[in-house]
Amino acid sequence: MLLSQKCQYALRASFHLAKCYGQGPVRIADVAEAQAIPKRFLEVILGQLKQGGFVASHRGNEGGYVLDRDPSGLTVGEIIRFVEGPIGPVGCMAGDAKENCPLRGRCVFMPMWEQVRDQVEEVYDNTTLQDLVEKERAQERQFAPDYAI
Amino acid sequence: MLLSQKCQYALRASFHLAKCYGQGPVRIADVAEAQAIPKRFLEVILGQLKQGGFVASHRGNEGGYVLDRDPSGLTVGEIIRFVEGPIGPVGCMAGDAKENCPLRGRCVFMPMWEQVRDQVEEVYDNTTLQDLVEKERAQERQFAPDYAI
DNA sequence: ACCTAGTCGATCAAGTTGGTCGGGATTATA
DNA sequence: TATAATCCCGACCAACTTGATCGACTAGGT
Repeated sequence: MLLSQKCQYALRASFHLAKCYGQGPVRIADVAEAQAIPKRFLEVILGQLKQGGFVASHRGNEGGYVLDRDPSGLTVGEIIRFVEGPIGPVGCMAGDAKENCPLRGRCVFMPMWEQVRDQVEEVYDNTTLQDLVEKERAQERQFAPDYAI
Repeated sequence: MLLSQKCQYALRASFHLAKCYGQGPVRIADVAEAQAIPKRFLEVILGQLKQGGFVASHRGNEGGYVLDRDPSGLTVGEIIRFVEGPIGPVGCMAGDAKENCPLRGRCVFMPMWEQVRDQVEEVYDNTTLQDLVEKERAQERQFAPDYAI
C-alpha cells in the first residue's frame, strides 16, 4: 500500500537535484538538509541511484551529485520502479510470483488489481521531475510574488 | 506499495463467505481450502473481521462463519481500510503522521499522492463483494456453460 | 456425555526497514 | 605536495512487521 521511506527520500533527493540541474554538483549534506533526509542514509540512496544511471557524482573538493538525466524526461514512475520494483497493489502481478499464485488464472480479484495498477501508473508515469520543479516555482511566485522588488 | 498477504487473505475469505451468503455457516477449514489460505492463520484473520462486524461465527457442531453484511453493500475498500488502515501511497496523508511531516505544507509531491489515493479509492470503493461473486459466476458460465446438462 | 468447531494467548523464525559507523579513496586548490 | 573537502564502501545493528504455528480451552448440538 505504502511507498517505503527510502523511496520517498529517493524522490525528494532527485527532485532537489532537478531543481539544481545545470548548476554544478550539489553536496550530499546540502541535499540532506534541504529535504530533511538523514545524511548517512542518503549516501546509500544516492549510491543506488547512481548505479541506476539517474545521478552522477564528482568526488573530492567541490564535488557532489548532479542529476544525470534531463528532468523533463525523467518520470516519478521510473524512479519508483527502480527503488521499489514493479508497481502494483499485489505481488502476484509480475515475474515469478505470478506463476506461483495458487489461484492462477481464476483469481476474481485480478481485474481489479490491474485496474488499480493502471490508474497508479498513469499518474506516476506522467509526472516528470520538471513538472514538479515548475509547480514549486509557480507556488513560490504565488506566495511571494514580489520577492525581487 | 503492496497490500499485505493478510489483507489479501481477508479479502479472499470475505469473498468466499459472500459466495455462500444465505446458506448457513461455513467452516474455517472449508474457507481455508477453497481460497488456499493457511488454516491457523485464517483463524486469526476471521477473528479480526468478526471484531469489525464483517462476519459472525457460530460455535459448536455445524458451526462456522457467515458474512454479517449484505455482499451488495460491502465494498473491497471497507475491508482494506479495516485491515490496513487509511488507503494512500504514503503515510503522511492522514492522522498524526500528517502533522509530523518535516515538509508540512510545502511538499510538492502531495498533490500527486492525493491524485493516486483518489484513483485507488475510486476503484476499491466501487467494487462490492457482490460484484466479484457475480463476475465469477459469469466466468463459470462462460467456460462451462453446460455443466448441468 | 461426546464430538465438533470456534477462541484465545503465547510464541516464533525470517525478512524488511531505516538507519549508523569507521575508515578509505579521490580530487581541487593553495 | 600538503590539505581539506567530499564521495565511497562494506559491515553492522535495533526494531518492527509478516506470516505463521501450537496447545489448551469453551461453547453448541445430538
